[in-house]
This record gives sequence, structure tokens and C-alpha cells, in this order.
Amino acid sequence: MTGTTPTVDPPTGIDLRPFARSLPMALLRAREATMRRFRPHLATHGLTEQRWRVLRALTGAGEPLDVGEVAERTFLLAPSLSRILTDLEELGLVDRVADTADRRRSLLSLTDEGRRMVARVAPESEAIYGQIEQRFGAARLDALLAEMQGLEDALAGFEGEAT
Amino acid sequence: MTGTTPTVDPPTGIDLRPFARSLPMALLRAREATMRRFRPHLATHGLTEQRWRVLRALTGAGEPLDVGEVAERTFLLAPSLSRILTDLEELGLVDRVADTADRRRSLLSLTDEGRRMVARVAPESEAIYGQIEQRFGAARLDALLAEMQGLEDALAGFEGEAT
DNA sequence: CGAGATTGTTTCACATGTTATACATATGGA
DNA sequence: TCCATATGTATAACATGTGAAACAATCTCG
Repeated sequence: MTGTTPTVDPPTGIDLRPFARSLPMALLRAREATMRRFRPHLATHGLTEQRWRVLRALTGAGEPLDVGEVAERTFLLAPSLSRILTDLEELGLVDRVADTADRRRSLLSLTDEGRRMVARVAPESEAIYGQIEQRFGAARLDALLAEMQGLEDALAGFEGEAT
Repeated sequence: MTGTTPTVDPPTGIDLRPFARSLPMALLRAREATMRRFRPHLATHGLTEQRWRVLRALTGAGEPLDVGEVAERTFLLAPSLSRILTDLEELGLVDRVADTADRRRSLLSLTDEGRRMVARVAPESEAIYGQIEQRFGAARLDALLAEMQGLEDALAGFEGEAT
């Protein structure tokens, strides 16, 4: 390190926060450090992170969900989810039927094979999570999760303030 | 909500952490909540988040950087960075010259136009960051950044423990 | 009832993420 | 010198992120 200056001062004279103090970068790095633990495990089952999120959402629901509901729970954007559902259907893990009440909707549920996949993947996935929890500290992790929720809350809805 | 059960207990009998307690999901949501503030601003200048990261890295460096150095600082993978550099070169914002000492490397620097772009974008970008800091609390934000660094540290290097 | 607005989902177009591989240049010995 | 290996970067191939637009079914209100 070169000193205690909190911001860089490049030749252009532009005052710009260094990456080390950038919240988006910090969140990105932390997430990558975490996901690096899970990806290889999921890959051995032919699953991507996002496909796994969809399977998880349907597992936790206990009843068929429409696409919008799954999008919210998995935090996937509609175009991504649409493609992923096509794949999961072809893999025989997810079943999609039209909603009789509102034919714009399709209702999603796990197939038996989908449930077996979840049953195979979940234990090791939870074990990896347990390792992370142990390494970082369970209470500390809870506090971190709470603070991130606090950040979301703080940032929710101050759209047009800089006008 | 249905109760105080910390984990879902779906019909399959699979014990799986709900999304609300998932660290990867929390990091994803927090990052998205943050980036949602910056993306429209960057878009008005024709910049994506990643292109902006490259410009920032070169601004802060003060000297030409090779591609690997930029990849590390921006946390971009080599294939993504390679494509982005092609774009930034075509936009006239970044200059790439072969390293005479080691011709495998190319050295990257901002063009004058690149510096002008940074000078245009940086002030509002910092202003948005300031709003976030104010909303969430500066000290609280520092603490959150420190904890995420702690998470990275805790997760660094325990690759083959679950064998 | 019927045209217009709304909603759920998909498609398009382009940028990036991710892994594996190719390519060129460097480097370290036999 | 020459080969084997290592290193820096780029390409390939596929999956996802992102914003905009298309599409079909539904709703609303005159």
C-alpha cells in the first residue's frame, strides 16, 4: 500500500473511490468466494447454479407455482427463467401445465425425477453450507445476512431523488 | 409466512435451507439492489458496469497495465475482458500496445477521450455512492465491507476438505 | 359486447459469465 | 540449439444477464 489516502488521485485529477472501498465490487467478490464452493458440486450433477435455484424453489413450495412466482423466489429475470425452464423440462426434472383458470399462466412442479435429483444434491449442498458457517461463524453469518437485508431495506425506493 | 420453522420441510422430506437464509442469494440481492442505482446512470453514457470497471482500473493505475493485471483488479474473467477490451478500443476509450519486453503481453491505457469519459461519469457515480452511504450509514457500510472481507478471508483456501 | 389497457410469458438482440481449448511467445534445461 | 513446459492472451461453445419488444389471454369500462 502507498499510504492512508482514502481515494486515488490519478493524473487526471479525478476523485474516484478505489475498488477496495466499492460496495458492488465487495459484494461481487464475496459472492464469488462463496459460489466457488458450490459450483463444482452442482456441476457433478449436471446442474448450474440457476437451475438448482429453480429446483429449490419448487421443492420448498409444496404446490405448483406459476412462472412469475418462481422468478421472484429465485431472483431470476423472466428471459433467463424462460430458457432455464425449457431446459429443465427437456431434462425431465420439471413439469409445466397450463393453468385452467388463467390460460396465460403455466404452473410448474417437480417431476419424480426432479425430486430424486433434489434428494441427491441437497445433502452435500447443505454440508458445504455448514462448512462455510463453521469457518466464518454461525452467529457472525446471521449478523451479516441481517445487515445485507438492512442494506436492501435502506436502498428500497429512493428512485428519483437525484433529479 | 407459515411459522417459525427455520427450514422448509417439503413433501419429499428433504431438509433444505430456504432462500432467505442462503448466503449466495443474499449477496445476489444486495448487489442487485445496489447496482440498480448505478446502471441507469452508466447507461446514459453508453457504458456497462463492466466497461466502467475497466476504465476505473486504468484511471487508478496511473501507468499502463497488462491484461492480467486489469483482470485481477476488475474481477473480470479473461474471456469477458478480452471482448470488453475490443469494444473499448473500438469506442476509442482505451489504447492497447504490445509490450516490447514480452510480446505476449499488451499494455493498456486510457486515451484522452477515455479520460474525458471518466471525468464526465465519475462525479455522479460518486454522488450516487454518497447517497447510498448516507442512507445506510457510513460507519455501518464500513463495517459491512469489513465483514465481507472477513468472509473472503475465511473462505480462502479450504478446497479439498470434503473429500 | 368490444376496443383499449393490463398482465403473464416468451422472444430478440446484445453483453457477460464460465469452462475448456487454442495460440503465440518465453523460459529452462538436455 | 532445440524441445518440453510454462505463461499471457484470445477463441469457442454454451448458459445467463439485461432491456426492449412481441404475443396471447384477461380485464375494464363505455
